[in-house]
Amino acid sequence: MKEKEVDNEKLVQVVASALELFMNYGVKSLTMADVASKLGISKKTLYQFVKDKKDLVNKGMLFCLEEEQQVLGQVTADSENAIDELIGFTRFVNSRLKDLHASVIFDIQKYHPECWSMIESHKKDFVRNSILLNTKRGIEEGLYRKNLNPEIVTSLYMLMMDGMFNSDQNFGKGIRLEDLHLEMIRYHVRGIANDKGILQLKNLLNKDENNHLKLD
Amino acid sequence: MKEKEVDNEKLVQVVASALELFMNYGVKSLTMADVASKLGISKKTLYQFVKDKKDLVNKGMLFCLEEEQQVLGQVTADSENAIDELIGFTRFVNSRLKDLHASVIFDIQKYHPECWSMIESHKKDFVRNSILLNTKRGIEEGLYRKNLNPEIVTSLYMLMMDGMFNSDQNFGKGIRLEDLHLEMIRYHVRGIANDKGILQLKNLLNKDENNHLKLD
DNA sequence: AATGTAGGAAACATTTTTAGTTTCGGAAAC
DNA sequence: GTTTCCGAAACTAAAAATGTTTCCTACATT
Repeated sequence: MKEKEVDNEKLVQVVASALELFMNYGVKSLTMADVASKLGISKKTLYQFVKDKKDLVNKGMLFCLEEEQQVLGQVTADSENAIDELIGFTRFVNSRLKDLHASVIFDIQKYHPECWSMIESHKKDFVRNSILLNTKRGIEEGLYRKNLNPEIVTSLYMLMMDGMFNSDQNFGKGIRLEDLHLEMIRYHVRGIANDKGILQLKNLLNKDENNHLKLD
Repeated sequence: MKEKEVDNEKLVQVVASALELFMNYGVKSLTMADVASKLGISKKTLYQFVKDKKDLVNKGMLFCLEEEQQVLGQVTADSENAIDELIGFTRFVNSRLKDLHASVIFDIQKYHPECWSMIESHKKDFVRNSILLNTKRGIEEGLYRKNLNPEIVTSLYMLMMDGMFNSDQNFGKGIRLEDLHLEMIRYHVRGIANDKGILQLKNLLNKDENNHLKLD
């Protein structure tokens, strides 16, 4: 492997690990000294990979979002039908939300607006498009109600997604993002699927890998 | 009500609300300007109640811990037996953990050592004593195994409590404090209760107010 | 109607913290 | 033996937040 590729691989490793730390501990509370220490390198070495803290957060988030696009693309490719695809999306996104607290979202919104913009763009483009295509696919496969308007349904879905990240309504009520997410998906799939789709859903939820999703 | 009492009531209201905000958003990310804004008062007014940010955090925590002692004292007074008391403790503490993320604990440990010391003292004194007395009570009531050593059992419990707040082991695994807490209590009660105690536990868990605790 | 009081908004000064950079020493590679 | 590179620690600079002060407005009191 060429030296340039080694450097890039190391960069990816550093920024990916750093973002995970930020997601766990919060961006504001975690200094660059903390990050370097937990990654087992010096600050000097860390600054060989990134220009500044903002750069680190942004690069980490970029990697994270690209990974999500890659993984969800694979879910789509592997899925047998629209319901299967939706459950696959849910499994991945929910596992990510398990480790995310609303305070970290607040942190990013407040101190890292550029990073937040990346998340917003990801939602507006990739997520929206995925749901739109999934809705159309479900209608074509006879699993979703035929009288759905995919554009409108997708907009309703995005409204709920935006609401999930509105921290002020999520605090102080013991509501966890992962549970909120599952509640929304249950609401969504019940709102779009027909009887055949619901049956398909139940079949999929019986699989071990989906048991914990509690979408029934 | 005398003016002095009004001031004190207002102080309590301010510091209690402020601590709740800190627990939700994280102490580091929430500036004094943020706190004042969310409390609907000015920074100038806020500084009439507290000397500085450290003072606000400490006073808020003090109030929180005193409230816990008062509530748990009432649980003890109202409880019919040791199992009833333990479940009552669990219900209250768990509801508090629902809104607490490990990143906030990390925040306090790192930037507010004095506040953290208060929590540590609370655990070392009040919590330890409560569990010690509960253990003795259970033995006396014939619900716990007679061959328990209350001092040792209490120390084992405190070890688990300390482990729960060790953020490094809790991150990145999708483990929530409230679930970890319930798992620990289940482990604890199974470790100390005899058959009669377990039966008592099952009876109590059938009550609506305890259904969600998932200790069976 | 005039005066006093109190709080909010905003500006200001200071301090602290963190970011980001540089230096020195040691270990490893050549 | 020399060179390179990284870690640890020290250093510098900048930014952010804390904490204080000023001015204005609204309300209460006389």
